[in-house]
Amino acid sequence: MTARRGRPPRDADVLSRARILKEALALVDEEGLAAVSMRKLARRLGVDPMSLYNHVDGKDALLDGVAEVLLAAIPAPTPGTGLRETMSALAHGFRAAMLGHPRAAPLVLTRQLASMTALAPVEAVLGPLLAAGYPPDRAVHGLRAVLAFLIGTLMREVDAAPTFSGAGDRGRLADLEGSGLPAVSAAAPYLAVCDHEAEFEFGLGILLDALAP
Amino acid sequence: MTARRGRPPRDADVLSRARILKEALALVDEEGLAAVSMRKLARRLGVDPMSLYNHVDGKDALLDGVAEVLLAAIPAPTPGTGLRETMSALAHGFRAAMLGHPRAAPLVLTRQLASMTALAPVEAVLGPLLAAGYPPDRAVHGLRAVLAFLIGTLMREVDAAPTFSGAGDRGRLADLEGSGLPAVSAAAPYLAVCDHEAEFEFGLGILLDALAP
DNA sequence: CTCCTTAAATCTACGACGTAGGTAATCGAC
DNA sequence: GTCGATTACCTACGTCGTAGATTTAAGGAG
Repeated sequence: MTARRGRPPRDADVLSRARILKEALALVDEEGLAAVSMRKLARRLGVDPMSLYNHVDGKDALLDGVAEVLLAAIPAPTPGTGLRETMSALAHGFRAAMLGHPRAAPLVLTRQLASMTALAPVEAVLGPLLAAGYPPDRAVHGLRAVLAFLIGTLMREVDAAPTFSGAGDRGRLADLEGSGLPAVSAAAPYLAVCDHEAEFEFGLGILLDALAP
Repeated sequence: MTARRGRPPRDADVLSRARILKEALALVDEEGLAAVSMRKLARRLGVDPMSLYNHVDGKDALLDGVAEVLLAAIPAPTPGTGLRETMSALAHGFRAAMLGHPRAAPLVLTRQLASMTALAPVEAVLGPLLAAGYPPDRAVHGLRAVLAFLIGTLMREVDAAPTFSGAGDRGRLADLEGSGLPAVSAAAPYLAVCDHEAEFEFGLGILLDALAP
């Protein structure tokens, strides 16, 4: 193989992949996913739109990159703790990372990333499961069940409508009570609101009870 | 209030909301979500793009409508059967409806629909849960836990990459084994492939065991 | 019948988008 | 010096969603 030749990246270069991804995440946080465009991102960076293409492969690849940045924010669990604690800590870490950037979270939740970035948490869960004597196939199943629950929970939590505090809920409550469906009407107060935190703990508890009692 | 006057919709009209939604779903099925545009949809219907706006409120509302069409395809469970059977049937019905239109499924999974269409399945689950003595708050929690799992599972299953049969899996397997992470390497054969059917049953079983033993 | 109201379908046009293709400047390796 | 690689810029093309104005046709009211 030949050595790398030609002009290497310089410190003086205006752009870098990292700077682009960071600014893209900020843009998503401020204006939402739908508002992201290569041109607007370039404007924020003080740069020609086409310059971005020297560092990312296109808009889709850019968003993949942002998703990886988000994933990398999940803290590694402290080793040596018990199985249940490890899984719980990772689940909470994942959720916290997504809730830290609610408008960007769908990037992680809607793509399946082939990236290696995602493997560290997998290792952190799989290790204790295998050590506890789980056969690998069931360990993988359990891991994926928790992951599916995490993704589904965050999905409902995250691209939530603007929710004009209260007004939305009250209208919703009235709709539910007037639906003509008996059970829906009876449970309307609980259907109208959503304590995501409590529901996350409830579902996670069920899954962890089954997997790591 | 004055009675409705003027020209009502006619049978002879070229377009109707139903026809638009049906063709939109077909378009998504054939070309994927990213390929949907008002102009292309109008072309398929033999109509001017702007004519669509007489029947739908815009592109986003159009896609909401397609999502509702998909939701409406979930069969109602036969009443009178047990709690677990009801919940299981609904979960399988939901999954089957989404897998019947995999490229359109994200429309349902990524929006929270305020539509009443979604309430019928809720009633079907909530009724037996309340009848079984569940307090309404726990019934709602349980319902939502299963829904989150459903959404998460389908999310991973549905916008799956094209998957060039085998080649992708083999490359992925090699990547996993060479990752340097011991547990990942050990479970690589199970991480590389994904029997979605089996994993769905596994996770659903755990949740139903906890909710409707 | 003639008017009036209304909805359906069309036409034109605007600004924004992703990005292909080409050019000039700047560096390291030879 | 020359060469190749990399960055940043510029222009331009085709496509997009949809605002706005216009035309057409179908009732109901008189």
